[in-house]
Formats: sequence, C-alpha cells, structure tokens
Amino acid sequence: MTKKPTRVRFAPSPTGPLHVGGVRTALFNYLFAKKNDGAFVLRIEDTDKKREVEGAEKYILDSLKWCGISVDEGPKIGGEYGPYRQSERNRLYNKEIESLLDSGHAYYAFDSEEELSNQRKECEKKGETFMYNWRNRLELKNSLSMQKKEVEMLISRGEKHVVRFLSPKDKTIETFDIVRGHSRIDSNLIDDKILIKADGTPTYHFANIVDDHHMKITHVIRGEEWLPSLALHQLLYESFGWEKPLFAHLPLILNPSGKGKLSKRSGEKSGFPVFPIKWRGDVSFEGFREFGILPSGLVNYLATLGWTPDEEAEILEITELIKLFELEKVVSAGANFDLEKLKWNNHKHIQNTKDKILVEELCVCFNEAKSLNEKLLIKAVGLVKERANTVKDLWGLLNYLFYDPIKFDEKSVTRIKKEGLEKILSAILLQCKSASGEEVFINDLKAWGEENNIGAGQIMMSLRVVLVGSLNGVDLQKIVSFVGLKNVARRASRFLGTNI
RNA sequence: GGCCCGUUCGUCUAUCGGCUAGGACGCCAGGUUUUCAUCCUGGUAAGAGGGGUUCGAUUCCCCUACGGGCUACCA
Repeated sequence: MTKKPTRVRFAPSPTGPLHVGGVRTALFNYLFAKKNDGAFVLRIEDTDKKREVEGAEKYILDSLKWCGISVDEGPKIGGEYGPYRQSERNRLYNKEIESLLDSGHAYYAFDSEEELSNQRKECEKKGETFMYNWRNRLELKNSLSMQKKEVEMLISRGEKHVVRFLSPKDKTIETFDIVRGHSRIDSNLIDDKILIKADGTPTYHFANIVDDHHMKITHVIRGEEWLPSLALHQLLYESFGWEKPLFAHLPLILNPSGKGKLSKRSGEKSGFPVFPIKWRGDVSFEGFREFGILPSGLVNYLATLGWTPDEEAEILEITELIKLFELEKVVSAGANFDLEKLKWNNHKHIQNTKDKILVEELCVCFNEAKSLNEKLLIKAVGLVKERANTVKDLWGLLNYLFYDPIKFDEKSVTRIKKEGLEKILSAILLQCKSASGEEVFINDLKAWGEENNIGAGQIMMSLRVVLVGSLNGVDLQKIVSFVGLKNVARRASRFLGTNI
C-alpha cells in the first residue's frame, strides 16, 4: 500500500489579527507537514461575511511569512485544490449538500431565528438547554415534520430556510485523537447542526469537512476548542461515506495566571502583546515584533509550549524543530504563557542572529535608529547584544555609544565622588590630547594612576560614569575606541561642568 | 446547568508500574567580569484529595475537588 502524501491545513477566519494561539496552530501544522515531506495548506474560512475584517487575510499571510512559516498552497499562492477561500467555493458546498439531502442525512428547516431564540430562552428559564435534535425536531418546522408538498411549496416560493444535519439517535460515536486517544460520545447529545445558513452559505462544520475532503487533507491539527465538535465531524464524514482524516487537538494557550484562554486583554494586563506583528486597523496593536521578539525566538518558544523535543536542546531554529517534531508527543494540558521564558529564549536567539538582521529589527522598533550610520550601528549591536533579551533592549544598551549621557545616575556619581576625582578628570582630558592614540587609552590611563598613586578601580569607574552616565555597559576600552577621543574629551568636560 | 477535556516544582515539562521524581525558565547564593549584564557553578521547589487494582503506584481504574473548553443561521 502506498502511503498518501501528508497534507495539513491551517484554516483561520479573517475576523481580525491572528493571535499567537493561531500562530502556534499554524506552526504545529507546518512542522508536521515538513517533517513528513507534506504540504502545508492555508485556507481562509470566510463564510461569515458579517464578521470579516478588512486586512485580516493579508495580516495572516504577513504574520506567517514573518515567522518563517511558508505556505505551499493558499490564496494568492494557488495550488491544485483551490480556490482557497471558502467564499469562492460555494458551488462545491451546494453540490455536496444535495448528496446529504438525497441520502437523508440532512433536511430543510424553516424555523426563524427569532422562534428558535425564544425557545432557547424558555428552556433557559426551566434550567434546560435547548437542543434541536431527535427530542423535538418533529415538533419544529422542517422537512421531517411537514408534508413533502408543503416543503416543496415553501422552497419554490423562496421561503427562507436552512439545511440541518440529521444527527442519529442512540448511537455511540467512537472518536480518536492523536494527542488524546480514544473517546466515546453519546449521539443523543448532539444537535442537528445547521449545515447551510439561510443566506445559502455553509457553516464552519459543513464547509470544513467538505474542504478537508476535497483538499485531500490527511491530518486535521487544530485548537482544543474544536474537540466538542469532533463527534459531529466524524458523523459528517460517515454520512458522506468519506474516509476521515486523523485528528489532533492542540491544548490551548492560557494567560499567565492560568485562568482562561490567552487574550488581548490578559496580554495587556501582563504587559505584552498577543499578536505576532503590528496590526493596523481602526485601532492599532503592537505585535511581538515591535516588542522586540525575533521570529525565531517566538517560533521556538511557541513550539515548546505544549511539546518537548526528545533532545535536550532547548534553543532550536525552525529547521531543527522540523526534524525533531512529533505530533504524538504534544501534551494534552493547557499551557500558561510565560513571558520570562520567551525573553530568555529570545535572548539566546539574539546571540545566534547576525548583527545586520538585528539592526533591521531594531529599526522596526525605533525610528530614530534609522537615522544612525548603519555600519556603526551594526558594530554597536555586536558589542552589546549579549546583554539583550529583546531587540528593544538593544537600543537602551547601545545608546551611550552614539549619544552623550544626558542624565548621570545618582548612585553611580556618589560612588565616584571621592578624593582625586578632579585629578582623574583632568588626566582623562589630558590623555585625550596625547598623541598615543585611542587603542592604548585605558593602558595609558592605568599607568598614570600608578604613577600618581590612584587606584585603577577608581579611575575606571570614574571614566565609566563620564562616558556612560552610570556604572553600566561594555568594556571601557571598547567604548573609547568606538566613540573616539574627541567624544571622550567632550563627555569629560560636560561631566565636569554639570557635576563638579 | 448540560457535555467534553485536563490536573507533576511559581511557570514550561520528563517519567511509557520500581523514584533518592530528571531538565529548563524564574528566584537565591557563589565565581568570572577592576562596573553592570552575559557566562559558569551550586541551591530552592512538585505528583490536587480520597478510594481501589498490584509485591509495588506519579504512572492503570473509579469518585470528589479544582481549572479550562464547548453549548449561535461565529469560526
């Protein structure tokens, strides 16, 4: 038997910016596809035109691209099984619903939304849940309870109607999920879900099954929020007589406190974004990119949230993640989002990233960075990057390499305000004028200290405060070499002017 | 409310019945750094509770508790 080629899909609906939960779902699909030499399909589930948000589809594409997740088939990219927007596949859904109607697995229903919502409210009053299924379908307005002629009449008259799935009675549905294993569901608890809405468009449940089948999807990897409808989906496959794909439901990403799904609000509360890149809509939201997170860092962190590679390595590029990925090893419990660990992960990725690329990302975060000399900026980034957790950190870390300190840290200043400070400062100024050059600046200064009986520590700390504004920063000789003697002299006289 | 899923250090997780419960983040301490950070070393800290099954349960089963998800002509 020849194995069918692996095909997975990521199927977001364009109702707003894609959030990290979605990014992780896409990532797991992608890793699984690439691991198995398969195809990663992007399908836009835009069946609900009311909720569609302009720019969302582009945002999804841009986000995936930024993360390094390449799409094999999808809108704009094309592919053998297109179109890849559900709104462009209505003909297919219409054709397929006919077959379910013919086989008796689906039926027409004429109840208005208002009627149903009233029923729902009444049930609620009694503490019950309204369910459209075997219990009550014969008391409602549909092609099962009405005469055939009447139904035909209503339809030919253009009466508003939906198509519902006829869920079976007294059946046990055995479901299988790669991360959760086997489960049994009582079909009596399933309702007659609407398959085709009154406007003629399909609902998620229907379009999803039809598309997965026609797009030859072999593995459905999606969020846990779909687990409750797994039985329904299996029933739908059976009704069509189609072979069903394998399912894997990913655990949800919870907010840092573990209470509830990670949301924009919970992110804001904890001070971090939940979107990959900047969203420009009616309101704009910052993304992880603007927050200073590298795509490789985000991808690495997200991949290990709910999955651990066999190897001990924790810092992995996407190509390595592909090699190690195993869907079977995905954990089943939800995971709290931990900013600290993301930052640590990102710190490691910064070390592995070329300075030039870091500068590009830095310019995304700070407009001001664009006005600096690129070559110098690259050099500066190389000097400070080992201290940075985020790209944004770099800016604060390299500031003193380009700008004279404006403020002097009080604590640092008190620490250097000792006997001999003025002498040190004049020595520094004098040293700047000497012809021996900047590369031996520190050595010469040390020698001067020895001759004058002033400790090297005091000299170095003083020079540091003069140059940086506080007791922080990279190796002093490196700073001197970077800024040049002219700047050292200016900073020293400025310090003299403001602090002495 | 009903249904579904889950529960190991504060957090992410390892363990496929033998455990002195391992690793990572964080935190703390020490070392390196004539500063700070990085880095290195060490430390801290866990099986929700109760019943079974078993020679032996973190691991298998049941109950309870807690948490999450779903319950739309949204996806």
